[in-house]
Amino acid sequence: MDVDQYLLRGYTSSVTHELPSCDPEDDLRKGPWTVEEDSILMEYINTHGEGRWNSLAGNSGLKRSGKSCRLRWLNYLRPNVRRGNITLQEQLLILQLHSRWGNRWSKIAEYLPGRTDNEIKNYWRTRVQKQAKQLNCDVNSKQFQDAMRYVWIPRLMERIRASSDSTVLSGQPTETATSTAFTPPDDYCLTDHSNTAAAGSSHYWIDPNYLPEASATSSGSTELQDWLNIPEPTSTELSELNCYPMNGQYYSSTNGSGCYQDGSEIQGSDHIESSNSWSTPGGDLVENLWNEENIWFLQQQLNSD
DNA sequence: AACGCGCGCAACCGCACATGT
DNA sequence: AACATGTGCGGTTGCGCGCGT
Repeated sequence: MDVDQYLLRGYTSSVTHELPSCDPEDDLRKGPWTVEEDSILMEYINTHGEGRWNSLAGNSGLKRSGKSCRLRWLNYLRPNVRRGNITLQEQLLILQLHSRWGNRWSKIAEYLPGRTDNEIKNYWRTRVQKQAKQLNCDVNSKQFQDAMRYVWIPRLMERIRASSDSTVLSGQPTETATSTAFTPPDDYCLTDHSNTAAAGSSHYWIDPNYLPEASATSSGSTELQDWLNIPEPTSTELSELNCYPMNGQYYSSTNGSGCYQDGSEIQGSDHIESSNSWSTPGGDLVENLWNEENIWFLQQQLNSD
């Protein structure tokens, strides 16, 4: 084992004083892959195909475990792997599918072509769990699930819609508007809002759990809510969240009118402006979904339980 | 400029299950 | 049936980078 290989055995200098053992597995490299290793792996797979990872690792000349080779191929080198810039639609799908399947990342990844289970898992941990932590609640708690259902997902849909609108108006395709090339679960529905005044050519797949019941399409819901296809929460759900509907959003209140952290009253237009500010065309698609106002807004709901 | 800190992500680990002998 | 080997999955780790001080 040469010095470089030995140093690659561990990421910290604290291990460099250890003597190499006679275990054959200690001859295996660990840590980041080099360009040379990548090209060796790709060339081998192009010639021999993927699979039989242990024999691949041995025959290719790579001093890597079969597992490591498989992981590198699936998560990085495989054709059509997409990394970074999780689109709004993908974010929406991840939230919906996770609420259905939980931490079954590979299952969720099936419906996001080009995305690996590892990337989705990382997205969940770094973005979603962080928000739960900021709200001081467990990501699996009913409170957080409700927050996702009634606030996060509707606002995500609104952003997708706004993004589609800007596409129609400008004629410039955006990442969001064109990211329809995924295969939804069998029971997912393709929404078509092209006949509404606001939507233009807007399509996206949606979990039927977020579609209104046939009876829920009655006169009770707002136009925006109809468009968003968000089911009216039951009165029980609303009382649990201690919130009430207004302008297609749900507002928390203990006295009939919400207020900001400084005590000033929340106006409906405040939230509409806030919503619009999220949909600025050309904005960072992977920006934090929640601004401070949203965090505070949700904390009010959770604290009132 | 130097330092510390937090975040994102690539990679590793342990376990469970499938398949082969 | 029992064991060995291969594969896949979810959880965890820690490096590298950017940012604030």
